[in-house]
Amino acid sequence: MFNILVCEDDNNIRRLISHYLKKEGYKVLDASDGEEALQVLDSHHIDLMITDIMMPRVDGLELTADLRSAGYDMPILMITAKETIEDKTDGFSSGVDDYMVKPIDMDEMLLRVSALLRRARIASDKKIEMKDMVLEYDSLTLTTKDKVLELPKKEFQLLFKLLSQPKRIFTRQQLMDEIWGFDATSDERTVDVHIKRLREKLTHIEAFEIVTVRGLGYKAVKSP
Amino acid sequence: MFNILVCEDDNNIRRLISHYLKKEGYKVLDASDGEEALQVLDSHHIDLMITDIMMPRVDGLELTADLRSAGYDMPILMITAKETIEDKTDGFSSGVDDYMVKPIDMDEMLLRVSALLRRARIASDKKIEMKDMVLEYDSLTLTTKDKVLELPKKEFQLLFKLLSQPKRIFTRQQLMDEIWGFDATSDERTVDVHIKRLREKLTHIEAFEIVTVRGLGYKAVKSP
DNA sequence: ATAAAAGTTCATGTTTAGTTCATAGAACTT
DNA sequence: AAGTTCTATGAACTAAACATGAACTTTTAT
Repeated sequence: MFNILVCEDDNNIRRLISHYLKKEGYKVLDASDGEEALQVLDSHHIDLMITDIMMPRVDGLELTADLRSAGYDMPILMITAKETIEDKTDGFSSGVDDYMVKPIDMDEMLLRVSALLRRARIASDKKIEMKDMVLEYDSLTLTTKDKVLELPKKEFQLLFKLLSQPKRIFTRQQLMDEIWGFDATSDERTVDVHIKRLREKLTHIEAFEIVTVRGLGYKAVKSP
Repeated sequence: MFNILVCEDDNNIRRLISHYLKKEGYKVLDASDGEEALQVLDSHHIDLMITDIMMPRVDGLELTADLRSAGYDMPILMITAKETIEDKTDGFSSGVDDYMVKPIDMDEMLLRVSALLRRARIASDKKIEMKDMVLEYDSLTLTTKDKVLELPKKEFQLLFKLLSQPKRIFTRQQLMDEIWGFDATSDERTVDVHIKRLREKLTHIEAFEIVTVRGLGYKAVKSP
């Protein structure tokens, strides 16, 4: 199960958020300011953090920046009372992954949390093994009995994603969201191009195949 | 295919919202005030309505209240420039399901729309199971004990629609509206052609049959 | 600072899906 | 039974989705 740290100085909001997260089955830890949060992070594994931007002592943006520079890479969901574009930009540049404006809709929060965790899990499963083939995220390589294929990052991520759930059809949009990021604006054809290059490089691989599902997207299918 | 009515007097905001909704695959109708909205509602099936609270003639809250008392029960997402709790309360008590404060973040809007549709259970019917046969919307496939039949989108949608309510007779117009979209202008014979092709592909399927009801339309009937 | 590699965009060609239309055939009417 | 209306169907046509080569931009490494 996932550990979520809720960092918010307003007791009511914190309890409310915690309540909904627990109801959903998450393990919740909490802190009422940045310093407390740092202590919790020191002693627990945290999968995702939700933090308010306005807090006494260490505020949310500062906290985020500190964490990132300390090497923490869990997703961070920011809560803010302000609504300007500036805030959005500030938040993202300091390392925030997503943000919500008060008043918070609990369903929306749960949606965002689950989306962030889903996206983050890509990075945490570091290896896929299939038949006599291994994909290693750390080195961006695909290794078979007789060869080691080193792939460019995007191509590797794309392949990794597809193979993480063979048979599941991914739409171009899903792939863009999960590999390029939820705020990516790129042309969907970009996905096609990466698929094409992958297929070229994978011609000698027997273990699986990337299949186009017209009208929907792409999927990887294991060979019989 | 979901029909969403966007009711907003500011042309720019209306276009912006419509654009993002269409990009996401929704079918969009619009109105620039409450009276226009009522007319649209009168003549189309609407799955969800997005409406501004401040509008000339009939405002959003009044519109909502009217609709509810007229028996309409689709989810309503309110847009408001104000931020007070009073407004929130007013909105909810008049029958609004969710609300957003201007300026609207388009990602947030799409999240809310999809959450509302999901909650309304409209979006949840992604699968039909019958006897030893399964129809899966996510892959456009019909699976039986011994075969997996991959269908083109329109054919699949048509079959899915018919099987979603076996025995119900759908007119060609209803099918066009709900699958092609309310503004489709295609020839009604198009439906016939898809039906024909479906029948060809389904000859070996025992579970049901597509029956012509002369003068009315088509229906799917389960085999005894 | 420069070259190489990676990533993106765009225009074009191909394939598949979807639509239209004309004609044949079935079912209802009187 | 003949006429009328509605449906079935093959085939031609149009549109949409995908593949691909190549130019262009960004990032990375030296």
